[in-house]
Formats: sequence, C-alpha cells, structure tokens
Amino acid sequence: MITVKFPDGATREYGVGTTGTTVVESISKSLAKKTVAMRRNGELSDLSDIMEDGDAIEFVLRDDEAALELIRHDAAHVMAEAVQELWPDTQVTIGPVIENGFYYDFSRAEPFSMDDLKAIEKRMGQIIQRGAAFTREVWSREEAKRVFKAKGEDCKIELIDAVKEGEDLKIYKQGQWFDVCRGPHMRTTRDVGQAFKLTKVAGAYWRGDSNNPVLSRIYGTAWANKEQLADYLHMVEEAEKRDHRKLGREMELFHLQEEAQGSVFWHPKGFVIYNAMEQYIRRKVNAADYKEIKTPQIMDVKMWEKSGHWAKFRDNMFVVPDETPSMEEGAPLLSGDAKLMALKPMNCPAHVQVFNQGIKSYRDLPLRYAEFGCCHRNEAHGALHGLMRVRQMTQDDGHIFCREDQVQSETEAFCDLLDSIYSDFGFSDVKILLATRPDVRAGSDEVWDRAEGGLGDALRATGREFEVAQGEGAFYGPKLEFHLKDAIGRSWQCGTLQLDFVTPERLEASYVAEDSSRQRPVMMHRAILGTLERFIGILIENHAGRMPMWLAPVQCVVATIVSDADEVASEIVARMKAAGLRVEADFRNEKINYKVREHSVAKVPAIFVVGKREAEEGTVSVRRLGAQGQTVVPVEEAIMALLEEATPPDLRD
RNA sequence: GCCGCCGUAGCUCAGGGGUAGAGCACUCCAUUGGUAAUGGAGAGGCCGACAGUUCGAAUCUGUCCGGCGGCACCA
Repeated sequence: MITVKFPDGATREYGVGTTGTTVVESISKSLAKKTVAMRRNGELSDLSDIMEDGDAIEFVLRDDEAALELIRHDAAHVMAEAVQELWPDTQVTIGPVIENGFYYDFSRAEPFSMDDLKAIEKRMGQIIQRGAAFTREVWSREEAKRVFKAKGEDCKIELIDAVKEGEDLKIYKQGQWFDVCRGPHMRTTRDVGQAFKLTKVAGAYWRGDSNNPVLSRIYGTAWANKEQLADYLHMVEEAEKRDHRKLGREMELFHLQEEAQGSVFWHPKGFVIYNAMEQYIRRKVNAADYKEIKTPQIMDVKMWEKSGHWAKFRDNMFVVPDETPSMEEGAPLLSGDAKLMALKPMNCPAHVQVFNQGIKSYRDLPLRYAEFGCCHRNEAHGALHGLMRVRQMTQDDGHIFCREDQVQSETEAFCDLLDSIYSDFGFSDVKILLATRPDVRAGSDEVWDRAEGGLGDALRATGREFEVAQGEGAFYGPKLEFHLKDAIGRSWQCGTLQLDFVTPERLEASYVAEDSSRQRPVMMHRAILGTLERFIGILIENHAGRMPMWLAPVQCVVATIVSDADEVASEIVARMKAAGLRVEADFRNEKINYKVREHSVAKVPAIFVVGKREAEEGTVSVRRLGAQGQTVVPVEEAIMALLEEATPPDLRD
C-alpha cells in the first residue's frame, strides 16, 4: 500500500501501481470528469503517472489557470498531427507554449498560406473530436532515432541528441501520431476544446540560429473557452488600434519615408511632445547633479578602434569617408583610401574625451555628464519598426565617472531617479534584469567578475528584486535593464545602467587620488527613457494617443458656436497663450457638433466652447475628451484648472 | 540580413489584358447651427520602380525598392 497526501492535509491509502486517474476517480466522479492533469509534489504531470508512497497530489481542472499551458501544448501537438495528416511530407520540429498561445515549426518545401491555416484548423477540430488518448512511452535513443530516421524526420534526430544524458526520452502518442516531448499532457485530444485559432505564419530559423535553414512557423492561440478566446481576440484588436505608427499619422505627430529609413521626420505636434520630454528630463538630471554636454556626431575611426567599438560594434555603424566625392562624370565617386570617420552609435567615448580634458581630482568624483545624444546605428532592415526601432535615435544618455566604492551609492541614486521619472509618466510596474557577460566582449574575465559582482551587489543593496539575463550584457560591461509594463500589459525595455571598467582603461581616463597617485575611474553608462523616439512610441500606445495634459500637443481648442462670439473667444485664446497653454482657435463656420467631433477624434484633451450665452456671461463650456457632457465655468477658473493640469509633474507643488 | 504576405488618390479600400472607382480628408458655394459628421459642387492618381510577354500591361512574368508579420539582432 502507498499513502497519498491531499492539499487539505488529508491522506489516503492506495494499492501499489495506482495512477492519478485512479486517485481522482476514487474521490468523485464529477471531479474526475473535470480533472485533466495533476500536480505531483508540486510538479505538473500526467494524470496517468503512477503514484509513489508519500506523494502529494493536487488536481488540475480544465478550467484552472494552470491548465491553459496544457491546453496550448496539446493544441500544438494536435496542430502538428493535422499538418502531417494533410501534408505527410512535412517534418515537424519543435512546438512550445508561448504567451497567449503556441507555435510549431515545420520543415517543408512549400510555405503555408493563410488558406492552409483554415484547412488545418478544420482538421484540428476533427482530431479533437476523435478524442484519442495521450499516452506516454519511454524509448531508447537508438530506437527513437531509428524510427524518426525511417520517417525522414531529420530534425528530430538532432533534438533526440540534445536530450540530456540520464533524462528519459519520452514519446507522447495521440492515436497513430507521436512526437518526442517532455510533457505533460492532458487525458485526450478532446480536452483541448474548440476555443483555438491559428493566427499567423512566419519564417523562423531552425534552433534560432540565423546560419540554419528557415522553417515555417504557424502561430496559434488557445483558451479554456470561447469567451476567453473572444476576449483575447478583442484585446489584439484594441492593441492594433493603439499602434503608434497609425496614431502618429492620424494625429500628425511624425512620419517616416524611404529616403530616410529608420529616421523620424517630426511634425510640429509630435515635436511638442519630444520637447516637453526633453525639457522635463533636463530639469530632472540637473536636479540630480548631472552636467549637460554635447559631443561630436562624427569622429575618426581611430577613436572607435581605441574604444573597442570598431572591433565589436562595427557592423552596426555608419562610416563616412573624409573625402570630397568626385564631380567627374563616370569616375569612381570615392577613392577608397580616404581617412574613415564614423557616425557615433554611442556617446560614451566622447564623454571620456570631455572627462580627459584637464586633470580630474578625486574631489571631482562622482562626475556625471548628461547628453541628449543623437546616435546612428545601422540596424538590419527587418528590425526597423516605427519609432520603436530606428536608425537615428536620441538617448537621454549619461555617464557617471566615479570610484569603485561609489558604485553602490550611484546605483541607488540612479534607481531612485528612474523610479521618480517612470512614476511621473504613469508607469509603476518595473522589472529589473541583470544582464551578464556576452560571448562577444572586451575586457578580461577578472574584470567581468568584478563588474558583475559590483553591479549585482549594488543593486541588492537597494533592496530591489531582479532576475539574471545570462549573456545579455553590453560588450564593455554588465548592465541592469529596466523593463516597464504598459497599460495593456506589454513589457518594454527602456532604462539601463551599465558598469564599465573597460572603456576608462582603453581610453586612458584617470584622476588624481588623495595620495597623489593616478587612478582609473569606473564608468557607469545610464539612460532612463532609453531613446526619446522609442519612449514616445510607448507613450502613444500606452495612452492610445490620449496624452496626459502636460504632454498633449494641443492642450485645448476654443471653439465658437456663432460668429458673434468670435471676439470674446479670441480674447480667451490670447489669455491662454499668454499663460503658456498650447491652445488653438476654431472659429470656422461649422456646426458645434462637427467641431467637437473633429477635435475629439484628434484627441485634444479639452475643448472650450463659447456660444452667445458664454460670451455674454464670461464663461466657457468645458468639454473633456471622453466625457459625455460638459460644464459651464467662469473663464478664469477654467484656465486656472487647465494650467494646473498642464504643469509638468516635476513642477507641481 | 532571412522567410512569408502586401504595394491603386492625403487616408481606408474596391476593381482588373483595351490607358481608373467609392467613402473620408481637401477646395469653392450656401448655411450662424448649442456639444462626436449640414447640404451642394469641384479638384485630385505614369495603379511602387525597372525590364520582359503582348497589337496593347495598372492588370500576366521576372528583378529591384518599400511596407507589414515573424525570425535573427536590439534601445
């Protein structure tokens, strides 16, 4: 006999060889009906697993949050079976669960079309109806390789070889179809249910390596029920409506065009947002004792060789030959032996040059430089994406030169500054990652040990939680990545803090210590918004274009109902402009309905309507974006309220 | 950069081997109307670029460019 423990602390005895299924059936038929898997000693596993003495069991019902992962995983298997039934010459590779769904990568001569997806969905529905049981077998590696080889599944051979020694090689079957899989799975394909949808096809590299062949990936989403699926599809639609590229065009904020791929043309309204942010950050960093500087856009390649960028980052850099292009017809434009310059992809080497001027004392440290540095990076064409991924970007960059024993207090001060700025922008959910040494890097392992240790310790001392991102650091040092979550739950990396022992060494930065000796400063690279372009993109999507008053390009439109009110209204507009508000007048010969709709669609946060009545009474009818009605308020009162709201968060009392 | 899809007016899109259509936006005329579209008229396009097939290409084929979705890379 064996003893099985239940979550409520109760125990029951069963015969040897008892499975989870037997246990749940022994409790209640209705519970058994709803149970699709179990947690055995805390770990999700097959209900058909044989229980051992002392095991703790917890049932996973199909409607449980935990079952979603299983539904999606099983749906991926069902999709793979459907695809192979429809096109037997297709090889299956891997099919994991991802956020909101799953995908499966297939190897096939012909790519899938959207029509194919419909056919696959239909076949999946049938496979689910058939309700074949998921069963598990453990095969020897040789046996598995022989079987998959015979089926022509070459990718699977590689995957089998990748399964760790000592780990069972598990095969999951559903009817005739089977695959190598870690599991667990639910009872039958019927447990997948019908709340799934295949969403897109895409190319993806085998094993995520761009040197490998491209596979056809099919993405799908799957949920416990149709309502959840509908909610999800609705959410996707909402996210599309927030697309900053669409809103940017509609709101006349910026545009992009092919002659300047990846570089933004800021329009007047968009540049208002840009300037408001720059001015805000300028005030914040000044208050935090940074000195603002401005450094060259183009520098001799020799400088980049020295800093290490030329060796490690060259493939992302734009070069500029220091040569006049030939004016001669038919002659080569460039000689090819001119001195090479490069557009800066980062500001750090230039900041070291500023530091290196004159002699710095330990008394000068920590020395903090800030720059709205305009950088160029030659990003791959396929990587470009609206404002989120550009080739010309302006960072709210800064470099702190300090002693190693100041790293901790500087880290703390930086984290506090970052928190205060993010909360001013309305972001409260911030995740921190500690990114460690990448494969391609400068500096010795000893230096990296010290840098990673120092940054990790400093962060721990601030009491903040963080996760480690192995191998994700910058080439010159480890970094903290600050990821913020937006209004619809998406995560964006914005802020960064990087500890760098390498660059000061390479560019020979030094200061005079108390004992008159020359010492190397430590350099901390840091940014909070990341790049202004990207951060504005995030803000647009976060607010669905309805920017908070202090950032809104047009804060208020004063609209008249009859032309008799124009004179009074233009006085109001003048008064508001004088008070520093961004206000526009709309005295057109149009109905008020028309004007209200137009400015609402343009996402202007406030409309002051002036009709005959208001003009006579000295009031305005205030209509706020998104509100149903309006309130009639004395002019001065309405202006003061707007002014208050339009004050940037750092300037409020 | 790689894979797939797409490219017709400022925007959203229809059409399709015999040299183009709608709605919105724009311009003009009338309307002075109380809170998300007043009515009428007009103007606007080498159908992404270049080759090829054809008597004839915006339409078919190819190449390139660009956009979109992924991948890889990354702020």
